[in-house]
Amino acid sequence: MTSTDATPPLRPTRQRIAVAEAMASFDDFRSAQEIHELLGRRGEHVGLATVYRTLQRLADAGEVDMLRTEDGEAIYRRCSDTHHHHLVCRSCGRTVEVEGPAVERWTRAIASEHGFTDVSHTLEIFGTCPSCG
Amino acid sequence: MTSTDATPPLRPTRQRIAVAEAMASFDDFRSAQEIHELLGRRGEHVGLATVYRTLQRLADAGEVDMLRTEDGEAIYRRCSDTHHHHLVCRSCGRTVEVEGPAVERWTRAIASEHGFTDVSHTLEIFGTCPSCG
DNA sequence: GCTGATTTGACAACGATTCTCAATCGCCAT
DNA sequence: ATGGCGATTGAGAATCGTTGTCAAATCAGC
Repeated sequence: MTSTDATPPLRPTRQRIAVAEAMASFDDFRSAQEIHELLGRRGEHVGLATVYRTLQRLADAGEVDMLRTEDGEAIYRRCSDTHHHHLVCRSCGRTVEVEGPAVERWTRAIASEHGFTDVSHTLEIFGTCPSCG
Repeated sequence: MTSTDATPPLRPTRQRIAVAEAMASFDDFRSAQEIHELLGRRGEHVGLATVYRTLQRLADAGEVDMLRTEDGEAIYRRCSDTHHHHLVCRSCGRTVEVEGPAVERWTRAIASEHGFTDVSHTLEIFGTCPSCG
């Protein structure tokens, strides 16, 4: 393995920058389509397919979180680089990042207890936030 | 609201029974399409739309678990009636039901700490099982 | 400026899921 | 049993998010 290029050269194009900036501009989860629209409204036209491609790259690179709504739609959000989970308001979509070392430990323990390796997990908490309650 | 009927009468039709039996016949997660196919092969023809409708009912009734694969497809599995989570093998799909009272407590605590009510959560653990490792 | 690899965008293609709506079916009172 | 009637079904069309296609545009380096 001289330099296992799983990562081909990445170019900072106008489109990629636009998407990255858009992601930086809000705090909650948005779908690819919403981001595409947002960019359009801002005058930064970026093709829908490109938005999808870019978001995937960002997600792979761990720069954004991607999760699925109940009905299977992918939604994205910029995130801090530490591992964490989300507390999401069912009605207004407001999200809070939460951490739980105990949960991390627990999942690892359970997994190895069953002989599973290379473990990862997803955890989302849903509820009604104070202002929507 | 004389008797807030959120649950209209449910009829035990041939189709619903067939789907329920199919669900009882295996242990791992299957997609609606797979179940539809399975029934077809068994000679029990049930329309695809009906399979979808029935699985949704079952999921709403808490008789089956529904979760989403990484790519957004819905998959279903019969489940015990106690609240639990799944440890899923990324390569062969084998699943193990796990329980974690600590996690339940933790999510409830975190949520109320932020003023969220009516809380629920999803938690899945993915990994490579012993036989696939 | 030229060249080759990367990236883009418009649009077609896809696949899962839902909708439509007429034909059937199950339940229940007669 | 029988008839009425709302629940249910099925076949196919319609949605909708997402991915594929491929020629044109763009970029890095020479």
